[in-house]
Amino acid sequence: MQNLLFDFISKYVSLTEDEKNSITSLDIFRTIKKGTTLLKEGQKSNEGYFVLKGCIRTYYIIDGEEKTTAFYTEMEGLTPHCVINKAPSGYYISCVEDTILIVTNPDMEADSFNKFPKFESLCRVLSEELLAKQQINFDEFKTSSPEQRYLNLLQKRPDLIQRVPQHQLASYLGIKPQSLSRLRARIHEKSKR
Amino acid sequence: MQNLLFDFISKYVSLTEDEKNSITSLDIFRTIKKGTTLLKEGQKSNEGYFVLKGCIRTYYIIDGEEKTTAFYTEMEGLTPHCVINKAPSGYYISCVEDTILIVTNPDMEADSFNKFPKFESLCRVLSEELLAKQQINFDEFKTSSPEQRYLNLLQKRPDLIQRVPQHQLASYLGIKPQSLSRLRARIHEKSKR
DNA sequence: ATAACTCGTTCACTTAAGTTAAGAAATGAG
DNA sequence: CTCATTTCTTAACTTAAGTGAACGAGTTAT
Repeated sequence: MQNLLFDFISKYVSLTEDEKNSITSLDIFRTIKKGTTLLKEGQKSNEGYFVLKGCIRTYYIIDGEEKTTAFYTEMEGLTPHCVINKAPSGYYISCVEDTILIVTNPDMEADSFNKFPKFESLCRVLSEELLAKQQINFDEFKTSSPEQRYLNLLQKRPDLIQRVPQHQLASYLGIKPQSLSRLRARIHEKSKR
Repeated sequence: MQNLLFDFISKYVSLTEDEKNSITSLDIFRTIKKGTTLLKEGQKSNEGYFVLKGCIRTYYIIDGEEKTTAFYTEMEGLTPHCVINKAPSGYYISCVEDTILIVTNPDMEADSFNKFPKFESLCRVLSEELLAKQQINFDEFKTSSPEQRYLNLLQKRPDLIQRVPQHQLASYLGIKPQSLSRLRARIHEKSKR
């Protein structure tokens, strides 16, 4: 199971056996059942998550409605805002599927950054990369219509459309479930003609 | 001038005189005239930017139309996507006002990370913080209407509405300039009643 | 087996954004 | 200062998303 992780890391830096053992000994792998809530609005937490297998989502509840804003699947991770700024969380995190996670916390990170400065380098590179990718994502969202965003998603993360309920996808696309239904019907209609 | 920078950095780590001198000696401060283009679509570049004073923006040209997707003002920085993934840029960067910038490049960064590991720590913390903030921003964008987004901007970055042309603000809000005009008129109408 | 719920779709209607065009106001160049 | 250009606003019309309601299919609980 940790091989998934080491394969991923090896794209960025090479690890010694010592370093690998150090990671394994941390005992940070968790298996979580579909539907489990990892974090609730208003809670404080110190946990960061990295998905090895499965899918988790972040969502808000606004006027009684769930608004899903992000999905994290294989080899994607998040450190919730509430961990960074030590304030109550503004959103929920829960498992879309049965999921295998790495769960981290800042103290643990600090320790391993101390022991292996290479880890901190890795984390810097990863988060800078993620930041740039995230910005492009946001740019695409801003510069396109809901229909274009849906077609774009179909290209870039076709798996999501299969593994995630429509109404969660809708808010992820910034629209209502009814609009997503209609938009899909519209696209289907076009492709027939 | 560098005091602006050192004040900012001191919120995160304390620097020795040695470290400060090392930064100053890099000669990375640049003064740029309003309207200057720093990066064009299709170009490759190694430059990262950090704004000490003034304002820069990123924009795309899609179907002949400028789409502004981000503004960076005092104490904000960006490393363009093209620097991270060594590919031609998808967007332009230019100065909205006369601007004082710090211009960096990866080699320089690597050198100073070597000399002062503290810098790499600082950069990791900053980019993780930025990533979380950026995510919240995106979440707010997705979960609100253009009108709400405008009102939100009015709260959070009122300066932008003053210092930036309307049509650039419009695409930043994900709408057309005409829609922004209308939306503003609508809000003004409401507040009168 | 049935009732209660959730989920996706459809419909009619409302509201707001996109589009096209025109003109006023502000800015910049010669 | 004047002309040209850019920027902002307004208006009429089109298109698509929001809203509220209803329905059937699938799921869960009793």
